[in-house]
Amino acid sequence: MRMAELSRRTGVPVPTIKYYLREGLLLPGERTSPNQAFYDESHIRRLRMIRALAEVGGLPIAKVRDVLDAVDSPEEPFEVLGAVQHSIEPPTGNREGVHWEAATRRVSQLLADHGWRANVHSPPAQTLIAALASLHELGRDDLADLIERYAPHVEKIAEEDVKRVARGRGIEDTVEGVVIGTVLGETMLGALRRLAHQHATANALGVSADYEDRKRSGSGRE
Amino acid sequence: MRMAELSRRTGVPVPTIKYYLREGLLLPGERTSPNQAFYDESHIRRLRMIRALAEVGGLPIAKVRDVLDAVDSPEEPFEVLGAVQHSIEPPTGNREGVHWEAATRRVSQLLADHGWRANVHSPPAQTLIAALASLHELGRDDLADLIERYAPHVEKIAEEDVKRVARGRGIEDTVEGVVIGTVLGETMLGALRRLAHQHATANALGVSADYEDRKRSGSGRE
DNA sequence: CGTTTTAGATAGTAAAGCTATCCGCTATCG
DNA sequence: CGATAGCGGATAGCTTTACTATCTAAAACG
Repeated sequence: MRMAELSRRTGVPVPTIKYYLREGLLLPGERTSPNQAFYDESHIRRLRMIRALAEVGGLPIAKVRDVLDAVDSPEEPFEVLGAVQHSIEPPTGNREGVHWEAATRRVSQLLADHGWRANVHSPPAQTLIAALASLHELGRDDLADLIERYAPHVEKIAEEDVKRVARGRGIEDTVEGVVIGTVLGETMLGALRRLAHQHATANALGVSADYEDRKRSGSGRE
Repeated sequence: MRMAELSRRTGVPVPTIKYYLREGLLLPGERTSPNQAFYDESHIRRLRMIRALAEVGGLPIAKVRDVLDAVDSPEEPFEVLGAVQHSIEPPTGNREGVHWEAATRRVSQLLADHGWRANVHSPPAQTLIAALASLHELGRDDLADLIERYAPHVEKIAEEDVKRVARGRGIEDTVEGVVIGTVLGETMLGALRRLAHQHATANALGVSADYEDRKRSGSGRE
């Protein structure tokens, strides 16, 4: 197919597709003459992947490219996981001060306690440390034990994730599963947690069952 | 104190503080004359909160303002939770098509199965639906059962979160705890999951214990 | 008293993520 | 065959976000 159809079938505007081509997110179509190219199903798939990572996963375009590069390169799932984690991690500023040191020790301890084979210098660990340091600065160290409370839960979640992604299919699908599971999985996990918060909070405060409905139809702050 | 000290003690540049004042994230200091104002500890606290939500939580400045507005307004924790959730949710495009309908049914079913008192029209539910629809478009419905697998875990997490935030302290601290717990808690939960992924993946693939170390000192893709 | 500093206003900047326009070529329909 | 609609590629422009810089007149400080 040519660009117009690619656009029509994915819902992505032609200029945007051209932009993705320029940025290297999408491989060029098969050239048939100096100014004609054909695109196939793989391009449709890739476009959908781009939109999923960007819109649902919330990744900036540059990160999407990094992630897709990792998928394309013929690497083992573990390598891809590292590359994806490296790509999606938000930048952590500072990286200094007493708070930071104490937070680093706490995360090290957590890793040791759970026997996790993960490095305290890895991107997710740094994010965790930044969050702990931030909590300390806000004078809310009392909330820092969230990490110890969450640990057993995420341990189970991660085990299941790995089992689910590894089972069946070829290596290509596994690699793709790692990417989707990591990025979209996090979006879903966060959304589920917020959903559960609604329920748990309503429960704890004895809010009536139709509270949400009344709120929606009532005075809407926007 | 005056602006220079406020800047020094928080590490936030003066022009940035002025920007936050303009944007309404920070309340003006107490005016002592037409062009002099004094700031106190509450301003330092607020600035730290802004930085935490923006840098660690990854919220855009406009959302930070919305969240802080919710904290300021004298509302019940449940209201604040709703406002925070509304503020932090990423925009979900589309909202149409067969995929969307099927995904909505699946989320409704999930809510019913767990007896969760949460509305399928609420922001987190919409995010979840968008993620499921996206998974379907990618032809990876096989990964959609993530939500059912995650549900019991987040249920426990949310219960503990609510208990932890509600205990002790005044209403003001509780409200603040809801905000911090929701936003920073999600950052921490995501980071922990990625950490656990490293461990679980290394385990499953039989990667040697010092793999991460070797990788770090080896050829670094950047 | 003179040098800083301040608040507040206005303008400028840099990056991200598109969007619009133009050009010469190509495919195709009549 | 010829008109015309569409194509790929290059370049330039636009909008939003989050700051950053400059200016002015008035205070504050030594």
